[in-house]
Amino acid sequence: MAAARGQRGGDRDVPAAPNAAEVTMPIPPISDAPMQRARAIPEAAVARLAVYLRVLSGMAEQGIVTLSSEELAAAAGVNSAKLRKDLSYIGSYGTRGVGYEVSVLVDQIERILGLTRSHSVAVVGIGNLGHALANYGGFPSRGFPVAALFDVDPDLVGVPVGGLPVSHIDDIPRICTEREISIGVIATPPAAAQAVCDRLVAGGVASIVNFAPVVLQVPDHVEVRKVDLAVELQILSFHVARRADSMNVNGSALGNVDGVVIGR
Amino acid sequence: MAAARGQRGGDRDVPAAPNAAEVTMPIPPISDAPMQRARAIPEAAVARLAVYLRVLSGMAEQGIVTLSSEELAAAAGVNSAKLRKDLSYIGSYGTRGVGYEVSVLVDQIERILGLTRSHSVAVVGIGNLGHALANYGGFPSRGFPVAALFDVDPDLVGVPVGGLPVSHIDDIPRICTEREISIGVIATPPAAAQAVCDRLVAGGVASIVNFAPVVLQVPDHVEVRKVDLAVELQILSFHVARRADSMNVNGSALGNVDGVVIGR
DNA sequence: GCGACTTTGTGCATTCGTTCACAAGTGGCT
DNA sequence: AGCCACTTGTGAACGAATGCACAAAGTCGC
Repeated sequence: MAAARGQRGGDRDVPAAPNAAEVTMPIPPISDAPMQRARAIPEAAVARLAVYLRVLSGMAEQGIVTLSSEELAAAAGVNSAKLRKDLSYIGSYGTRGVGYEVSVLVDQIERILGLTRSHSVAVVGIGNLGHALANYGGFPSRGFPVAALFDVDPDLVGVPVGGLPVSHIDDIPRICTEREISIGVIATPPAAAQAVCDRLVAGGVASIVNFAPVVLQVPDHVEVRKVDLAVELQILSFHVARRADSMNVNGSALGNVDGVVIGR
Repeated sequence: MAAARGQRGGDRDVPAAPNAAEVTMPIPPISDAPMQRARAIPEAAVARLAVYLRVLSGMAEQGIVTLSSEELAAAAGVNSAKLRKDLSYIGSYGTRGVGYEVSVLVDQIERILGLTRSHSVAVVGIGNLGHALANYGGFPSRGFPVAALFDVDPDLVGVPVGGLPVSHIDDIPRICTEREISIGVIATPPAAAQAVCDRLVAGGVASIVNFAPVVLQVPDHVEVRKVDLAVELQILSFHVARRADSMNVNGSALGNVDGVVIGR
């Protein structure tokens, strides 16, 4: 049972809150008192809400005031029923027969995603990628100020990158605590990632984005999201191969090569 | 409709084995020749297989020859039952009472993921991120050679980055066709992404990894995987907020700070 | 060869997520 | 007002993914 269940990335998995378990019982409340049973929002829906938010922001800039689920769904690349359901998790802010008001949705989604507060970010590993991240214009949609940079290289320590001086990774715990870092971004080579991760955790960081191609082992209360280019490429590769195969099978029927059937 | 983004729902069969060397395959004679779309490998499992592959490669380097599902599962951060099921999708290569042979698994996973062929990659947008990608040491786990680089900036065209000269994005269709690019990586600013994507598609690229924070509209046969830092951060933000809320509610009941109620 | 022990592979129940389809509101028009 | 065209919000059906638990299949020691 050693398997730390940290790592959630490619797939979804809700972080069993110690108490949560609020079953989704549609109890028809006789009392209209809106109890705050935080109806759990499916993990997958949260990811999409972030996408809707971005699309909506773009629309707001274009001066669009109102739109229908159908329009927003098209722009976000999802099915409109799914979009409505996703939005329903955060409340009822649409008007039947009309649609949604862009500004209302933006506000509500930001609220749910916790974007009303800002979350300080630390980037560890100032190589090519780290540089890119540190300079990522004010960081993706403001609200995530980069408040610390770290690297092992002594020559890099003190050098300002994107306006912020680099610190040494040994200072991660102290500095993260001091600056109240809430999100750590690991952009180090794979070999260093686990050690860095441990230091971040020691510094009180409970949310980590990991760009290093390693599976991090973390305590239960820490959440890791991994971004893994190699995995993405391999998934694409799989589909390419599959497509090619099915073409062989369907198109030029060159007899069955060898035991293909898997599973019984 | 408006063309969907990547992520296809589970479907179709499994690729054919090129030629199993000396594998003691308990080939299922149940070949009822109707359609050999054996069982499809769930999308989620494919992503994990790529992870297992990396973990296994690391173990191979450490000289580990054999391991149990329990060990591999721990190293990959998943449940062992899930791991076994994932592996079962690609065949039965374990030995009961013993475990799996590392090299066999590596070979089989590589085969299923289509890593026996190499897939040429083109990186578009040679900014900070593009640089990082172009230099990504031989590219994540070889098998994905970077064969083309593109940017709009005329000053950048011709300049070698990571040993390869940058071309102009207007040449994307031609060059992609010439060099048989099978995977395109978009690392441009959001505003340019859709145009770049269209050019890649025109160049016959059917697999795209998109780092730009935009939802790409593509024809059905093109698969897009997006890597979106902003979304990752916002998901983490959501969980942080939720954690904070549940603590307020359960622990020190200091009234509701700001609209926290999620219920309906 | 036999029995104890280990570990795989998978049927089944369960949970999570998506999609359908429609009742319930809303605004506009006559 | 009454009707119509439109769009939301959601119950319920469906489908995918997960985790459990155990039979099957193998190894090892004697």
